[in-house]
Formats: sequence, structure tokens, C-alpha cells
Amino acid sequence: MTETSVPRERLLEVAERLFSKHGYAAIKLRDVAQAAGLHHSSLYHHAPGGKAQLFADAMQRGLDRHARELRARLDADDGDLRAQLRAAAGWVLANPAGNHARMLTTDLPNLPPEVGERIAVQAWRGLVGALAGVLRDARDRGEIVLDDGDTWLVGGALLAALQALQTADARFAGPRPAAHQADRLLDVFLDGLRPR
Amino acid sequence: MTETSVPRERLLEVAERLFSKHGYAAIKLRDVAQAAGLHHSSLYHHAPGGKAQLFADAMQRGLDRHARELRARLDADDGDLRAQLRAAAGWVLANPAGNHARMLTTDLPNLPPEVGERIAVQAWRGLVGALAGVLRDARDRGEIVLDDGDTWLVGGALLAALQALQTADARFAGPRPAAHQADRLLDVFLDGLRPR
DNA sequence: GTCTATAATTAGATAGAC
DNA sequence: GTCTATCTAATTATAGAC
Repeated sequence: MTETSVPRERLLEVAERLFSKHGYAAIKLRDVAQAAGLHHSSLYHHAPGGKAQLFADAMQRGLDRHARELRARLDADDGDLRAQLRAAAGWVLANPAGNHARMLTTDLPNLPPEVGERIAVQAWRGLVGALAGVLRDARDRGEIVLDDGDTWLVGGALLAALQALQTADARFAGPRPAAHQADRLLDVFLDGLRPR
Repeated sequence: MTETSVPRERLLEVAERLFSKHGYAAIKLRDVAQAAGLHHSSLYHHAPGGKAQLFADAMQRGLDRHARELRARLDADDGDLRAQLRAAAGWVLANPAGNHARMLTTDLPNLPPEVGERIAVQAWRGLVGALAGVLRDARDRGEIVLDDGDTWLVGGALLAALQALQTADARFAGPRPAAHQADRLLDVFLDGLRPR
């Protein structure tokens, strides 16, 4: 049983960063190879299936790590929904290149359908599913009111809104730090816009 | 004063549809030309600056139309925030290829900085700004509570959440129609998750 | 595991006829 | 305004030496 190769790990890490930031079509194999300190022909040793397989392997590895990191943050603040959502927001804002909507709609169609489908499910379960889980727990504790059929809907909306905030931050955010805006966003989700 | 050329309009319409759906890097000039019924070399007559200019012209034209359509829907349901937001949701769900976050983060960096910046501002003003406007109006009518500095934040979150819903719909939505889920999402924005 | 060399194809772009 | 023809460079991929 061989250990996981170190160069392969570094290659996948580099590939994940580039593909996540710029998208599948924009990144060329030479870009990945140069960033990893390899000749582009060497990539075919690690990913015999070529660009599509390299992308799939890199994204699977990245999504797995993302899900673990998010889960860890959510579990660390157990018992209070607001603290959990704030932890989730912190995670999103700390991850520079997160654009899972683009991955789903624009990148995955470049892969064989079964592979793309598996990655889409992995992304959805690991990220939206984790948020849906804490929402369900809070509902069970009586903190919030939420139908079982809507936990994924609200979890997805939360993730999308936070990633949009992260995207917009550099260009359009006001003078206040992103973390403060995320807090304000959580206020809206928890208390609503209408006066109480 | 010449009238706007018809073939040019159709070309821009086709280009906007393809670029919006698949992104700048994935669409080749030959794809656009074929869909428009032209030889790819003919594109340089309409966009002498090549692919980047064709993309910029197409997106500017598309964003202008989007802003007008959204504005029309918002103005049609004047006087009630919920009806206005429902109209906005209907517009988002009716537009198959909307992924403005990807355009901002992944597509625009392929353009000259000034051009990309102008399009980014146009997108933000026309879409998020329109939503921020109806939020501000509702605030002034006393329907909701919202700081002036947060109208754009909440407008952006609304747009992102609705587009994410549209994205997720085909693959992960439950049995209920997207319009119903959009309604439920508006409930959360208006009333919050916490019990009242 | 990595490289050199090379093939095969694709893509953006230009010149010039009609 | 559109086409044919052509060019140049980039891109994915493979074969085989080390």
C-alpha cells in the first residue's frame, strides 16, 4: 500500500487553486504545469485522462477539504445558530476563489456526465447540506421556524449570498469590512426586513 | 444617420446568449459565427477588436436589456414590496442563462481593465441597483427597516440567492415549482427565520 | 516521475476578392 | 457585408529516452 505521492498532492493543490479561480476553459495545462514546477507533458502521468481528469481530481480533492473545513467551523460553535452562521460566513470570506455556482453551471459540463454529476452532488451535499443541517438542528431546538423541505433552499441561498458578498467586496463594498456586512446579512436571514 | 444594422443586432443577440451561458473562455468565435449564420471571419467586420470587443459589445447590449426588463417588472407592481420582489424573482427565473457572478469574476478579467470595469458597474447599477431602489422605497414607506448603507448589500444578496435558486432548480430542486421556492425565499428575507 | 520531441488540432486574426 | 484563403500561435495529447 503506497503512500499518497507528494508531488501529486502539490499538483492537485495547484490545479484546484487555478481552476477554482479562473474556471475550466480559461486555465491551460501549461498554466497548471508551470505553477506546479513541472513540464506540461508530466501532467499526463498523474492524470492519464488529460485535462478533464486533472480538473475532476483537483475539484474532488478541493471539495472534500472544503466540506471538512466548513464542518469543523460549524461544529466548533455548537449550540447557537447565529454563531454557527457567523462561522460559516467567516469560512466563505476566507476562501478567496469560491464560486461554486460557476463550477456547477460552466465548468462541470466539460466533464463526462457521470463525473460531473458526482462532483455536483458532492459540492451540494458537503456545503449546502452542511448549512441545511445546522438549520434543521436550530429548527429542532426551536430557535427558528423552517419546513424540512426548505432547509436546502435556505442553505443554498445563504451560501450564494455569502459568496456574492465575497465577490462584490473588492469592487463595490462600502468602507465597512466584509465581516460586518456578513453579520448584517445574517440579521436579515434571522430577523427579516420587516419591523418586529 | 444610419439605422442600426439588422445582421449586427442578430449577431450581438446570439453572442450574448452563448457568452452568457458558457462563459467567455469556453465560447469560440466559430461557435458564435455558426449560430449567427456567418463565417467567423465576418465577425471582424462587426467587431474589429476581435473576440474581446465582440464579448464587450454583446454583454453591454444584454445588460442594457436586462436592466430595462427588470425595471419594467418592478415598476409594474408599484406600491407593494412583496409584489415587486416576486416580479423580480419571476424575471430571474425566466432568464435561463443568468450568471452575473461568473461574468464579474471569470469573464470580465479577459477584457481591457477600463472596459471590464465599465461593464461591471453597468451590471451592478442596472440589476442590484434596481433592487436596492425598491428596497429603499419600501423603507421610506415604512414597510421595512433598512439602513441606507445596506440597500445594495441586501439587493445583491437577493439577486445572488434567486440566481442560485435558478441554477439549482434543474438538478436539486424538490418536486415543487421554482416560483414557489422563490416565494418561500422572499418569506425569509421579509420575515426572517426566527419565530415572530 | 520527469523530460524532450513531435504530432494533430484548434483558435484568433488578417488580406483581399466579390 | 460576407466570403475564401491563409497565417501564426496556442493547446491538447502521445511516444519514448532517461
